[in-house]
Order: sequence, then structure tokens, then C-alpha cells
Amino acid sequence: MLEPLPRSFYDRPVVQVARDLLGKLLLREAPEGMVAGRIVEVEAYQGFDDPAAHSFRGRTPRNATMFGPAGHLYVYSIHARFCMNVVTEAEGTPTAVLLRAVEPREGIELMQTRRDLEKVRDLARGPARLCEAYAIDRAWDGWDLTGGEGLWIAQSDDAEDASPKIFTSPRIGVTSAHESLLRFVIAGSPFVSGPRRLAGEAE
DNA sequence: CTACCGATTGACT
DNA sequence: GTCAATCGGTAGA
Repeated sequence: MLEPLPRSFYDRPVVQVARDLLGKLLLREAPEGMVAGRIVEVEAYQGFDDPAAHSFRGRTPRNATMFGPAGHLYVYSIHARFCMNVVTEAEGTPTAVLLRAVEPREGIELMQTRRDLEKVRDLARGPARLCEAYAIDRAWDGWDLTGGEGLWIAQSDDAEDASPKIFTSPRIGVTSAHESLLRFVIAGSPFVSGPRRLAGEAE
């Protein structure tokens, strides 16, 4: 239990990894304490075929991690904040899954301190909020998620998390490729970001 | 070197 | 619902 997912989990087609990440636990161990949450919202970014992906125009110092092996963390900054991604597929195939929201399960007080916010629903609802709640910044870029320390992802013990009902929508905030349905959320979860009509009521 | 701008958020009407 | 602050990465001069 709470063993890190193996590299083989990440070394698969990005959309498949994205869907399978829903319901998994994102774990963070720090000197200040432990934080954990259930992943409820992700987006897939498809590299060379995907104008919305950072890697679309080739490798740069910023996106280099996306080109590396699967199972590592890609952290970038935007609008003076941070967002975290999980790198998928083989080395040289720059695909990744953006972690957009988590349902807090453990270490809620620590998240509240880091976010300077009481409301549990908003602690990790949105990619930059999630990073703040987990204290992840650009220094974590390249982190290996299969190590089982610091930051990793594990299967949940709770059977209810095993095969969640998935709702699909266009990605949020992207200025190109509006049409692709590459955002995945756990249907009906109050912890997902975006407008209500994209929260995933129906299937 | 400067100019532009985004995979966002939070404050405000 | 609307809107502007924010700042590092990237492209172009």
C-alpha cells in the first residue's frame, strides 16, 4: 500500500496514463509533515502533434524534462506561479499529464498553512494552487516519481477510488486545439477546477 | 538587449 | 460573470 507506481505505469500512451491517474493518491513527504490527496482532474499534452503542448516547437531549456524518460516530474512556471506534470511515454517522446486538481485527504492543516486559506475545497483546486499546497516549485523539475519519497503517486487503498466515473472535456485555458477532448475529471467531484458546466455532472 | 505573452489566480461588478 | 497583476521563457532586433 502506498507504494509508488512503477515506471511501466507512466511509460504508456499519454491519454491512457491521464485517465488512469484519476483516483490515484498524490503523496508528499516533507520535514513539516505529510500531505496526500486523491487526483480528480488531469489534462493530456501530446507533444509534436499538439499545438498546445510546450514541446510542440521542440526542445528548450524549459521543457527539457518532457523529452526525458517517463515517470519524472515536469514543473514549469506561468503567470508567476507553478504547475506540475507527469512525463509519459518513451524518452524522446515529449508527452505529459498536467495535474490540475486534488481532493485533500491528509495533511489538510499543512495545506491550509501553505495556502494561507481555510476552505478545503479550494486548497488544491487548480494547477498552481495544487503546487502551492504541496510546496512544489521549479526546483522539483525532473524529480523521479518512482522513488517513494519526497513526492510520489500510489494506488489508493479505498476500493471506491479504483475505477472512478470519468468525464471528458476540452482543456482549460489553452489558446489552441480547443476542440480536443484531453481534459479528464472524476465526474461530479466538487474538487475540480473550471466552470460548473465542465465539472462533469453527466456522462 | 527589449518586447511580448501564457497549460492562472483572486479580486471585483 | 469580468478583468488585471504577475514574471520567466522565448523570439526577434
